[in-house]
Amino acid sequence: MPGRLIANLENYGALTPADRHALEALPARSVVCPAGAEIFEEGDTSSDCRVLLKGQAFRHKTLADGRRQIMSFHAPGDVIDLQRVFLTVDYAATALTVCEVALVPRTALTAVLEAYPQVARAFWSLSLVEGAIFREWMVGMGRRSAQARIAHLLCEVVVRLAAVGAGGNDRYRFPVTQTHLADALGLSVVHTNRVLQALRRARLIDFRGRELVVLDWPGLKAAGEFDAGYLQLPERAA
Amino acid sequence: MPGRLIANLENYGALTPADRHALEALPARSVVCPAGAEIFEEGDTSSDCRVLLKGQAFRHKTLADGRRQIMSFHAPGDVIDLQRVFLTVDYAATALTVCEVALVPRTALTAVLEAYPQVARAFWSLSLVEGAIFREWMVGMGRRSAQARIAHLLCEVVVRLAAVGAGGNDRYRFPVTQTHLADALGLSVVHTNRVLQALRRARLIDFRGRELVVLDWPGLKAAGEFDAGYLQLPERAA
DNA sequence: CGTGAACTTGAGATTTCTCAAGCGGGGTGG
DNA sequence: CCACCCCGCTTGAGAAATCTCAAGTTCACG
Repeated sequence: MPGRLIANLENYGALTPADRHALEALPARSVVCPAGAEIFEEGDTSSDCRVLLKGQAFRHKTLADGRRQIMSFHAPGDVIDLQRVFLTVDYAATALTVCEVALVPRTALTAVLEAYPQVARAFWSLSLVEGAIFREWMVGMGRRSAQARIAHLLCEVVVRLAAVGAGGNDRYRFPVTQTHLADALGLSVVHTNRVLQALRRARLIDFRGRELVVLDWPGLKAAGEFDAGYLQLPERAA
Repeated sequence: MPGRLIANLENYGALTPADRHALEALPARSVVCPAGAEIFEEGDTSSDCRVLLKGQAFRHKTLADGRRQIMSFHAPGDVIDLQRVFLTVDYAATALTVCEVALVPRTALTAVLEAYPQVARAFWSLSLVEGAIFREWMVGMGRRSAQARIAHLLCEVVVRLAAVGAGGNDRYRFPVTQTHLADALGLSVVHTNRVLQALRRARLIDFRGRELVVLDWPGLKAAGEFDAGYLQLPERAA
């Protein structure tokens, strides 16, 4: 179990060498998932938890008529089905890029969680922060304009990618289509496209291909009414 | 620390008598909060976790210009600031009715969590289910019509109130105004009002005063595309 | 009996959606 | 090596859902 997850966990509480060792000793089978493929589907009952080692992915639910809601984007070091530690998942996950995913048996994980309270605390904090992110998305979808919503999401992505070192210098690899953004924000693709153009014209961002370039960080934050507090990350500016 | 919380926890994993005893022995100061008053505000840094003993409450965030997003409604037995176990809260909580709230010092709680793994598991499951509910609300706000959203919320409320025995026989005490509903669903009060009327005219519900009456449960579920699975409650029909 | 909060109604304004079509680049088969 | 095709992006334009503003109504409560 590699460094990215451990670094991620350490954002929410110091770990001792013993804690770290226990994590590194976790049995894990590594699997590669091609870009665009489902990592697991909505009805999945696997008993392994999945940690994203390399690549980017997202979680989503699909309604009967095909409408889709994306609920999170993930970077290396993220556990994409924390819920599986104790419950069953109610969502699917799909790879945005080629992904390397570690499968950790639930039993091995719970054993470590019981023996190492600081590790349990860190994992639990992970799921609490996930909840905080969901709440912030709810505020966006419920009460913010399309423009503020998009700007806010881009801010969040930037901060999170920066935190795992997947970008920097105002350039971030974020290989989503406008359809993905629309499905994450509860908008139509057409409208997403037009708002994105507005943000480009306002010289806040440039977002073509698979790369997001931040042209005016303060401006983008203001447009999205963004305050990174809810991410509970240690101060790292951005 | 009373039965409602314990019953709530036991939905997500059996507890031993020792577990229960440890919970009952938790030190807690009980506080009464008048209807309409804030239980805690957004910037609150208290180190006590709050368990709702009696009454109903909700959590919310408020934007700079006063727009409000409600993120959950709570019944007796709910922990309304689980996040506080390890982090700081990013939301406020307000009482809908007179509420009795237990304040449990974080340190006492974490001590129990470390000593009783099943208790930790149950609390953690509580926060995972909270996340599942948030995701379902996101689906609603992002991809469902106003009518489906309202119907879905009412279904959820009914199931959760039934689970804590706060109602039954298709009548549930749910003392919110249409403004509360609007703020929970990301709608305007006017539109909420009209859709509610449509649901009444369709003979799915009756919702006047502080009481929700379900006239046609299958119809309401269908209108809200509701499937209680995400609540992870033990089968109890409804 | 007065008052205020909550609910209701009407009507025009906006945002956002849907449908429909054209454009452009990269990948692929001939 | 090139033409074709598909996916993703873009544009236009009318339609729908939802919002805002503004009043009026009702009802519980003092």
